Amino acid sequence: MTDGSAGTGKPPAMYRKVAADLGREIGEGRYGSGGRLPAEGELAERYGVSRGTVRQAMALLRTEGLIASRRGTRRVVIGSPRPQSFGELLSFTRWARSTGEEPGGRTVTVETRPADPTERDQLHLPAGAEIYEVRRLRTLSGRPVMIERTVYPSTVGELIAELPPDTVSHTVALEDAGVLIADAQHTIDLCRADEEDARLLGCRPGDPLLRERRCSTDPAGTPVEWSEDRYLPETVAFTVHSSAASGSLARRPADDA
Amino acid sequence: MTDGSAGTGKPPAMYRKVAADLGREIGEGRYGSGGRLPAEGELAERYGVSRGTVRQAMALLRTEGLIASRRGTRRVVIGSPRPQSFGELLSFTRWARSTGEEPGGRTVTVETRPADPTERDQLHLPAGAEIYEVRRLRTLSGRPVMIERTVYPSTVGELIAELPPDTVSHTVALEDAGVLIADAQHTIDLCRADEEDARLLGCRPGDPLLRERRCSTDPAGTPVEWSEDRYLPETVAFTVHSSAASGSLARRPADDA
DNA sequence: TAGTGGTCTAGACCACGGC
DNA sequence: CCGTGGTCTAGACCACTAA
Repeated sequence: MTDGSAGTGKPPAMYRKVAADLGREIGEGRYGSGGRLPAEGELAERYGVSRGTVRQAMALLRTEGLIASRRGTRRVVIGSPRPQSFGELLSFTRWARSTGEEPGGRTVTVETRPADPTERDQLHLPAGAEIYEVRRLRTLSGRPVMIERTVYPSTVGELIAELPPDTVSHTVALEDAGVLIADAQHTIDLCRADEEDARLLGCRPGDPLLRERRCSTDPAGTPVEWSEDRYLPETVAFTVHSSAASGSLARRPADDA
Repeated sequence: MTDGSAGTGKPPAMYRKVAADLGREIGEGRYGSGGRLPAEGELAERYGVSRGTVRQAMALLRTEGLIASRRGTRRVVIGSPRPQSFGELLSFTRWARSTGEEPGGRTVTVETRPADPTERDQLHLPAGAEIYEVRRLRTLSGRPVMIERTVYPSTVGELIAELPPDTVSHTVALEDAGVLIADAQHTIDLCRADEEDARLLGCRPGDPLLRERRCSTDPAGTPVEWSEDRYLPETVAFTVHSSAASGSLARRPADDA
């Protein structure tokens, strides 16, 4: 992944190429930390594109936290590129591989049942709709690190239920079946291990776990999965960039679902 | 704050007005959850602006996680507006007030000392530079919820050190002094309470805490603060939106600073 | 004052979704 | 097929920074 259009087979848009180029140069330290980027006009000439296209590229770099930008002066470098794509954020398997670890997954249970009110709300399902609930233990190089409880609407769940039990990446399997994920809403907090968590993760009931709850939607805005991942401490951290220009991180009281 | 240009006195840009309008309408349920927005052309006509301006507004709503967007069909609603501005994310005081709680802050220690290597790296300081370290206990309605350890470069630290000891919001005080924050990089994980944490928060050493580490920069890209906040469990959660189009959230191994 | 990014316009062509 | 958003152009004016 160097321009955000991985695997689609389409020729990437020009602004993505420009952004990928500059991102790489920033990563190589070409401008230094805190250094100034070339002016918009200069980049437009260098790449033979209009100023608007350069500005689209800059907007990308900005939301990725690489540069800061204000009227009157050139843009400056404020961060380094994260080699992590959106796919690596959503797929434990892809993330683990990108860090050089060997990911594993063991399905614990698969069941279908009526959605509870929270699930209906998250997945936009009508009263009485059936869902698939899948529980899996995720490992890094054989060591248990996370337990994943995912709820799928039945259309997606049927695909998951047919997968071989040793399928490492459900996310990749869904992609191959044409189920793409375009957006996700995450909530990160702390919870306590229950009996099942403790048994599978090898800790004691009540031990603290880092919890990520996530609702993912496809490009049409249809909810695809509602997942709760519980990590052993010392295994992962989450990083976010936020800026006054856009901002997608928020703090909130720790009660509701 | 309804258009992201709070307190600047400048007339907000047109695209911010359009985005704020649509965001409000989405919040009021005008289009329903999963509903379709008006077409770009229709909005351009309605507001008397060009298509480019409408697209700028849509890009804002998209990074805020309110809408999904793809070629061929109208944009659809996928989320609700978070009433939280960037300022409320950075300022515990503002955040607390926006939730209806009464925030408090008690400064525990203020000291100056040479920056250690991690601090020099985060704040872009040369070897031997002095920093100010401030520790504060933050409360909600008198109840301790968080301990905050913030390191400032000396230029900023001098301002902080002169504040009255009962100043509730250091962030607001900095803004009044002309020190603005434009970008921040956050890392969220779990840590254990040390002796000082336990004494101040009223828990036991070793108890789990939700930790947010943050490096903030001003509009020029200059680091302004490097802070580590430790929250008691059950007090806060963090929410993030991520999308394939931009993406600023990442998972990472939980070792380094 | 000269250089720079922020905002906005008016138009073009294309790729995709759904009828 | 038509309606839609994605990409790109070529220009304009303004607000701000720094020399």
